[in-house]
Amino acid sequence: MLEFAEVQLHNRKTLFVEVILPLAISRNYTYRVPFEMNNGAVVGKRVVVQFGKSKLYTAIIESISEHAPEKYEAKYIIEILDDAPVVTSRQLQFWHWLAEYYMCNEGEVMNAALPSALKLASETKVMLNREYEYDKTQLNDKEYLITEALDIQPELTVSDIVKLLGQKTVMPILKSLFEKNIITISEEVSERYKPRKKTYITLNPVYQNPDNRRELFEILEKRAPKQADALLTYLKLSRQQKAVAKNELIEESGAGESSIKSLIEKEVFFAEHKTVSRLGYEEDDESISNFTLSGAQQLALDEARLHFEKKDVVLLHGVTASGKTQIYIKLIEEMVATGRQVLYLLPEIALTTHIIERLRIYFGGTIGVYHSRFNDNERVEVWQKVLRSEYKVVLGARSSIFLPFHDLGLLIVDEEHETSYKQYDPAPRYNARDAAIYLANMHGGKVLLGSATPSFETYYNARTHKYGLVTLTERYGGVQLPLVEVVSISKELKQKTMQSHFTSVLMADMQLALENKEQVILFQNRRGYAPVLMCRVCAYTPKCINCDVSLTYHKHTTKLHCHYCGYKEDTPSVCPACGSTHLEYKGFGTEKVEDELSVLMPDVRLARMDLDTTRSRNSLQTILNNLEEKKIDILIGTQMVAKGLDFADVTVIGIINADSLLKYPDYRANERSFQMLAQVSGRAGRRGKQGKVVIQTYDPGHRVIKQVIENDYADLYFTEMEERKSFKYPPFFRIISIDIKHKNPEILYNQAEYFTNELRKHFGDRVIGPEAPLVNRIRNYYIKTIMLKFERDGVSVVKAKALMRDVITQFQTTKLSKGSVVQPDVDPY
DNA sequence: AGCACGCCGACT
DNA sequence: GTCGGCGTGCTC
Repeated sequence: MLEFAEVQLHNRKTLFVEVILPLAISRNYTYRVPFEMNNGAVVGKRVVVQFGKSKLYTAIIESISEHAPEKYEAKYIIEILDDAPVVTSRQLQFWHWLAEYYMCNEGEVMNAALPSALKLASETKVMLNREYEYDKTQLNDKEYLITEALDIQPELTVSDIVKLLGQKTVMPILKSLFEKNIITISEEVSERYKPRKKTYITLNPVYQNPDNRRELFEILEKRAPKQADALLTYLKLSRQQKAVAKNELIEESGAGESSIKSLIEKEVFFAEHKTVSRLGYEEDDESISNFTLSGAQQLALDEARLHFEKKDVVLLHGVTASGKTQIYIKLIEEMVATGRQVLYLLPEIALTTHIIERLRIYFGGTIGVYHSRFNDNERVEVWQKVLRSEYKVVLGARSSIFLPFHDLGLLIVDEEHETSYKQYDPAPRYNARDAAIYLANMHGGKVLLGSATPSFETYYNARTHKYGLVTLTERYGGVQLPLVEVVSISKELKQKTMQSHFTSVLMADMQLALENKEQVILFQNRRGYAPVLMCRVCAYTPKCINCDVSLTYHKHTTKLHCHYCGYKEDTPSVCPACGSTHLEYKGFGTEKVEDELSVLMPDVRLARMDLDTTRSRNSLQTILNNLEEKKIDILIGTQMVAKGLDFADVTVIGIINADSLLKYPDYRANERSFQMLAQVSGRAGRRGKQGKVVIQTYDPGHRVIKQVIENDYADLYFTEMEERKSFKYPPFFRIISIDIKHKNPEILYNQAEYFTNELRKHFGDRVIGPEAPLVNRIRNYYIKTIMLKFERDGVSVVKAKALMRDVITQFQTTKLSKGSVVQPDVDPY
C-alpha cells in the first residue's frame, strides 16, 4: 500500500532535467519531464528536445531536479531514447572536468565523445501538400522550381533547395509556400544506429526423425529438386557449424531465394532474425599467452609493478624496438585477471592490423578496437560493448578515452610524446595523454606511459619522482641500434656528387640495400611536389586566396594546393604579375622526391606515404601490406613513416633534409627534431640486422644531430631544460594561449591590443603578446596569439582559468569585440 | 549549430 | 524599390 502511494507521489512530482546539447553553447538548458516519463528520466540517458524555433536535438540528461526554473517556462522533453543510460555518471564528471580544464563547453566535449550515430539531430524535410490543389501559374519562378522538383522527388531537405535555387536564403520562400498551403514542412529525428540483422535457418525438429526426413526428401526430389538440394546442403552445413545463415545456405546450395522461402512456408525450415556484431572476432576466439620476456624486460616489468604500489603513473622509457609491447601485454593480462578494464592508447597512425592482430592473439574476443576509420555503426557497437563490460581491453586512438568504462584498472599511453594526442580543431583542444591520467585517477586506476623519446613534461615528472621511472636501454633480441651517418649537403654540392636531392652516401647505401633485397625508407617532412612556385623575373609567388601561405604545387593533380584550407587552383604557365614564362619550383616535398628517384632508379618499386596517398579508407593498410610483402623497395613519406612501422627488411633510412625540422621557429623544435629523428631511425634494422641511417643536412655540426648520433636523450634533456627554465617554458611553466581572429586585420589589431590589456590587468607580465602567428591568416580570418605563462607552483591554474573566462566574457560583451572569435588553447603544442 | 531579424549594397 | 547577403542575438 505504501509502495503504491510512493509511486503515486512520484508520478505527481514535476521533474526538470538539465541537459547537455551537442552544440558549442556556453550553458546547459532545462526541460520539463512529462508525468508519464518521470520513471524513465535518469541521468545519462539521451532525450530528444526542441531547441530554438524548430530544430530537434539529442541531449544528455546531466541532472534532475524538482525545482521549476523561475525566469522562463521550460519546454517539455519530447522523448526519452534509452532504456538505460548510455553515458555513465563518471563520464559526465569527466566531461565536466575536460570542459573546465580545456576552457570549452560541455556540448563541445559531448560532440567529441559520443559517436555521431548516438547524437541524431533533426532535419527539415519539405513535401508537397497532397490535400491541396493550387494553380501553378500563380507561382513565381522560384516557387515553381521547388514544386516541380517535388513532383519528381517527394521529399527535399533545406540544403537540397539551397542547391536547387543556387542561393543561401531559402527560408522566406519556404515559409510563403507553407502559408499558401502548397507544401508541408516536417522535422524528424530517427535513430541512426541500426543493429545488423542476419537470418538464420533451423530445421523443423519433426525432421530430426530419419523416417520423416526420408519421406520429405523423396517428395521434394520429385516435385522441387532445388529445394531438395537446399535441404541436403543445410544438413551438410549444420553438421559442420553451430548455426546456418540464410545467405550462406543460398550461396552453398545454388538454390534461389525462392526455394528457401517456400521451404520456410512449408515449415520445413524455421527462419530466425538475429542481431549480429559488425566487429568480427566473436567471443570464441581463444587467448593464449606463451612468450617469455627477456631478462631486461622482466626486470622492467618488475620495476613497473613496484612503482605502481606507490605511484599512479609510471613512465617506461625504452629505446626503440626494446619490446615495450610485450611488457604492456603482461600488465594487461594481470589487470584483466583481476576483472578490471584496460585501455591501451596508441596514435591513430600506429593502429594498423599488425598491432591489432598481435593483441587479438592474447586477448581474443575480449579486446575492442576504436579508431577513426570505424564507421558510425561500428563505433556504437564498441561503445555498447564497453558499456556492458563485454570488452575488458580496448585498443584505441585519442578519442577512445571517451568510451563508457566502468572500472578502468590500467591505462597505457604508448608513444606518449606523440603530438597527435593533442586535438586542435575543433574544440575540445584536449590532450588525450593528460586527460587519460585524470580519467585513470577517477577510476582509481594506474597509468603507464611508454616512449623511446619521452616528452619533456613527462620526463620531468618522472625525474622529480612524481611519476615512477623505468628505463629499458636494451633492444629486444640483442639487435643493435642503427649506425647513424651524417652527410653534409653543402660539401657534396661543392664536390658535385649530389644527384638531385640525394647525396652519394645515401645513393650508395640505397643501392647496397636493394642489391641485398632489403628495403629503404626515405623521410621528407613535406608533402606535395614543391611548396613554392616563384617567378624568376619578378619574384611573384602564388598565394592562397583564403590564407596567408604560398600554394604548394602537386604534380599528381597539376594544381596548386593550399595545405591550410584545401583551396586548389590551376598552375599558371605564365606569371600572372609580369607575364614571364620563367616560373620556378622552389623547395621540394615527398612527391618530388618520388618523382626524381623514379628517374634515377627506374627499375625500383617506389611508394609514397603521406596525407595525399592515405586519404581513402584502406590506402594506408594497402601501402603497409605491400611493404610487408616486399612489393615496395623504397617507401618515401612524411612523419607518417616514423610511426609504428615495424618491418624486418628495412635496413636503410634516409632523412632527405634534416634542416626543415631543426630550423622550425618553436621552443620545442629541438625536442621535436630529436624525437622525429630518433623515431625514424628506430625503424631501421630490427630483428637481426644492424640498420643504417643517413641524415642529410646543411648543418652537420648541429647539436641535436650529435645527440641523435649518440642517442643521448639525457644530454638533449639537460641542455634544453636550461633554456626552458630561463625562458619560462614548460615543463617549468604552464602555457595557455588564446587565439583571437577577425576578418579585418585593423579591427583585429585593436581588439587584440585591448583584450591583451584587459588580461594584463589581472595577470601582469604573465601575459605575452599579442603576436601574429607564423601563418597569420587562415580561411579568411586574421589571427593574433596571446600567450599566458603560469608558474607551476604557487599559482592556482583553476582560479586563473576562471578569471580568464570572466575576462573573455567581459570582452565579448563589449561592442569592441564585434565579429571576433576567441579560442583558448590550454597546454598548446 | 540554426534560425529570425535588421541593415545595406546591387540590380531590373 | 526589392532581393539577397551578411552580421547579431537567442535558444530552456
